[in-house]
Amino acid sequence: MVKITDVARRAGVSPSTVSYVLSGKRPISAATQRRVEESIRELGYRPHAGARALASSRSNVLALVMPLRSGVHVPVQMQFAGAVVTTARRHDHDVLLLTQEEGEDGLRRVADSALVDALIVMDVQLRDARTPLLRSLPLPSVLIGFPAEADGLTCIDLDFTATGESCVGHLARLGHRCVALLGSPPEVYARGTGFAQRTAAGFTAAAHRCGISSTVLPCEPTRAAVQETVERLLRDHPGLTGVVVHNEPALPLLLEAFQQAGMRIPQDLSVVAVCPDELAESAAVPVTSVAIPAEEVGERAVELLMAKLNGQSVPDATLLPPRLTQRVSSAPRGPAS
Amino acid sequence: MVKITDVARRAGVSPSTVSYVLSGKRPISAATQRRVEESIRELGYRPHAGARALASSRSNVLALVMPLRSGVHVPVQMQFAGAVVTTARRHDHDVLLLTQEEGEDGLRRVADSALVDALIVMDVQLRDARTPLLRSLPLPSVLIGFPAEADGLTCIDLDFTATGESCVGHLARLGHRCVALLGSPPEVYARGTGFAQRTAAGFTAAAHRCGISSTVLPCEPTRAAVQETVERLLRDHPGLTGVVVHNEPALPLLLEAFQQAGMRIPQDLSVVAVCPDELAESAAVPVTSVAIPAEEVGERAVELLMAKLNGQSVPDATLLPPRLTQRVSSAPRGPAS
DNA sequence: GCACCCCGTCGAAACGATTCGACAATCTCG
DNA sequence: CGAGATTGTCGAATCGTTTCGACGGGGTGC
Repeated sequence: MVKITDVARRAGVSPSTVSYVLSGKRPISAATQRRVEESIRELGYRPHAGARALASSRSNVLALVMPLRSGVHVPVQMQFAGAVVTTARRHDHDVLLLTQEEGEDGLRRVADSALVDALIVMDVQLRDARTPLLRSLPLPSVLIGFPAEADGLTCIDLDFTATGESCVGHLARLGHRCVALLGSPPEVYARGTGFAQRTAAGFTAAAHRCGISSTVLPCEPTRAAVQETVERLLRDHPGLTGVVVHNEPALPLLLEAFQQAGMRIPQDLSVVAVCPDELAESAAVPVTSVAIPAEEVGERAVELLMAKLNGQSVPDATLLPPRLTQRVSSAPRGPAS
Repeated sequence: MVKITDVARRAGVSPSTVSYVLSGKRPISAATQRRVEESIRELGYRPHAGARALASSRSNVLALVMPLRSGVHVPVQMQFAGAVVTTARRHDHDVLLLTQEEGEDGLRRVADSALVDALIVMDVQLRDARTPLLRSLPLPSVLIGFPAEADGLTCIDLDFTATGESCVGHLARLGHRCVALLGSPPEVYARGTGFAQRTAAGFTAAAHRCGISSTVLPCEPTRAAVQETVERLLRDHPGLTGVVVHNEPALPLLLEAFQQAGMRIPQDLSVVAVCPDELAESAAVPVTSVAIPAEEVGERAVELLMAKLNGQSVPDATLLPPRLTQRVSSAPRGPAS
């Protein structure tokens, strides 16, 4: 194995000089720099990660805590992970993969053993047992999603309030005057990943502001429940011409149910969804949608961490603006009615 | 930060003794052991990963190289990654995530810098540029999938030959006498991840052995191509009563096309697929299938690596037996004909 | 031409573990 | 009962970097 002293000898300098060339922490003359870099290349030198970590108390590794077993969001998670790794590499860091199951002990373990310099925690719940720990750890961290008590923590996510508003705005601009939000099943609102409430709040506020009538309905993603929800919705709101769906698994079922109830999309009913682009594109009728910007979240999360590692201060909350992609499922309200 | 000398002092022993208690590499009296362990607990001591890596030249980290951007197989990859992390932890190792894109340089980097002790490489191609490098690296590695030249490499995957055989066997036992394999598009056979050929070989050999007639057809996963393939197949093989589908994206299209051609499943035609269980279950007609045993592959891959790290010798090739799950798409051939 | 400062480099001391040889004390066996 | 093997522990060297203080030499200001 080739080490720093080998490089130093060959370049005719001391090991510390080589180190300074590598880190740039002290000025080095151009000539020396060139000689050192040449030696490094010729010898194929790579600093020993362990030694480096020991001496500098920096491992240049980030931990990424992922829910590795769950179901629906998998491709989005993958995109996110990809963005994290890629961005981390751009900042000369690597990524250590931890599972949700390792829980608090896992976090403490990698932190105490100085295996990583910082943490990214995905899939944060409203009442997340890890938040007190994260606050007390000496390592910087970034959470994906917002817990109930977010103070003292750095969090990032799609701005769900703005998302709800944006969907209503889109429908309003198309001339719709009576809209509904079909959300997650009741238990999600209760257990709470928080984003459900925020979408609903944005939705309702925007509808109010635009002076259009609105309803919010939770919805189980089963064929029977969907059927019933749709029937009730159409019965109670005969003037309904637009719906926003924030419920991935129910989306295809809903489309089907509406069509069976005689509503053509988009002629009779405009549909906007909050879901991954993939799903929106591959639906029976391609659906106008707002996607979770997984890549951007991943990238920004890493950049927040890097800033924190460099001692810069960063905003507590980062809310990414929603981007609505128009597809065929939403159209101006027909002249009739 | 609490270090080994702190533990040693509190337990009234030397640092080396603490180390030996932790590693078990030398006999320690029961009494001392207890005292040391107690001190460790009381102080919350965790060995510094970098220091440990430096002194022992073992990082206790595995690299997992994943294709993080691709499309279809995502949930399977995730399962696999989950199994790798979980199993690695059981062996007191962590997992570093690398993307495919980092390529050979990435492998060399983590190897040379002693960041990791071993490598797991997913998504290996028939002609994979990384195989020569893996052969020459001093680190042990395990490949998921088989390259063309596998000698000197440790590989693991589903036994696709046996899979082809198993599908035919299932159909034969149900009384079918004329079957077809609908495989991947031609370019996949050419570019080659290898498994396509092996499935076809197993399929054909088994059909021959059972004395039943068989065809193999590649198949593009587009609506038009599927339509045409199905028509041709039914025209050329009027006695056909069973098909094996080894083409994930085409599966739903094929089911639809067969039914539109007047073949009821399973009354007129039995279908067996090679695809993730998820997909098989959620098809219009739940499909009898053989799945990639992602979890088992991940677990076994890690265990192979651990064995290699311990200096044990392991088999070059590990082929996991297929497990066929019967669903409603396959049934005994009707009494007619 | 002298004091002073800055630039570029060096040497040596950490960093926190593991490991190897040595050694005392206890056992074993003839 | 003594030589030799065994058991349990210690001290010191080592792993490969980074970092800090020091220091020589060339520039600047007066």
